[in-house]
Amino acid sequence: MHRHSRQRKVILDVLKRTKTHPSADWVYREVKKEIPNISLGTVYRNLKLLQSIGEVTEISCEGNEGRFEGNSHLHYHITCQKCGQIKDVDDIILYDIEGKVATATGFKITNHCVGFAGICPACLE
Amino acid sequence: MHRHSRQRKVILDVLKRTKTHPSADWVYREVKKEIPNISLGTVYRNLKLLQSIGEVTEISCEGNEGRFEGNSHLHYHITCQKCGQIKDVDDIILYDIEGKVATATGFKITNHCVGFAGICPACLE
DNA sequence: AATAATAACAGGAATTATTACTATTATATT
DNA sequence: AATATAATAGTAATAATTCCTGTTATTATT
Repeated sequence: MHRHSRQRKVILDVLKRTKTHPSADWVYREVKKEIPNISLGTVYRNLKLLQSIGEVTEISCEGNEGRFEGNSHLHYHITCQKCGQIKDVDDIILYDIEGKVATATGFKITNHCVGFAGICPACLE
Repeated sequence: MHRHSRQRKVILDVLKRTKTHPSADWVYREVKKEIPNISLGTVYRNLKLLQSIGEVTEISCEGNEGRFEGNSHLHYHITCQKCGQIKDVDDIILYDIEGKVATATGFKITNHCVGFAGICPACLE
């Protein structure tokens, strides 16, 4: 059974209110502002726990390993290889790929990950 | 300018002839059979170089970080979370997603990565 | 074929991200 | 309030990858 802890609450708050897709270490540094002696292990443990209950999603695609987000409705990402920012891609483009792949392979699909990399409009100048 | 080396040749041969999607360490152990004193650093350096000239592709999606393949025509992967095998998914399902995403985001797309995870038919029993 | 320039190497050290361990603290239940 | 144990802080350990240094081997040039 899960107990509440201040640490877990602050970690989730930080993730919910940011618009970026931060790394574990960024979350750690951010939470530190409020709980100065929090341990990095606590951040990792809670990110994992929050993932397991669906509060947080881990993004792991093509050079964006270990990034997280608290905004966990289904959508996709694109990374700029020059400035490193991660943006969201409208998910209409890739409608029901899970279903299609399940039919094609016979797998029971539990997760999928779709990511793109390129140069963003600003960096293209 | 690139010089030829026995090490690089054997690394590429190993990748070309395997049907699996091996890790750097697996490639290392495999090449070791032929060149017993090869260094792991050499394997990493060459995997990177071979990627940069398009001979080898790195697969990095959803729990399959650091896997490589020598068979570099475009296709997608699905991983079984029980037995760990990686299979290929027919790419017809995901035709021209790069073009669609480019139009939607304004990015110049240089790479994309699509991966699925689930339980394979054999493990479903 | 010998020489020179340097790409590539082996081996080990360093780095980075993540997980595991242990003694202590805090939360929920009785 | 007392108890059981989930969660923590702090540190050590692990794993994957990259970096460093002195040596070796390949290619171009003589």
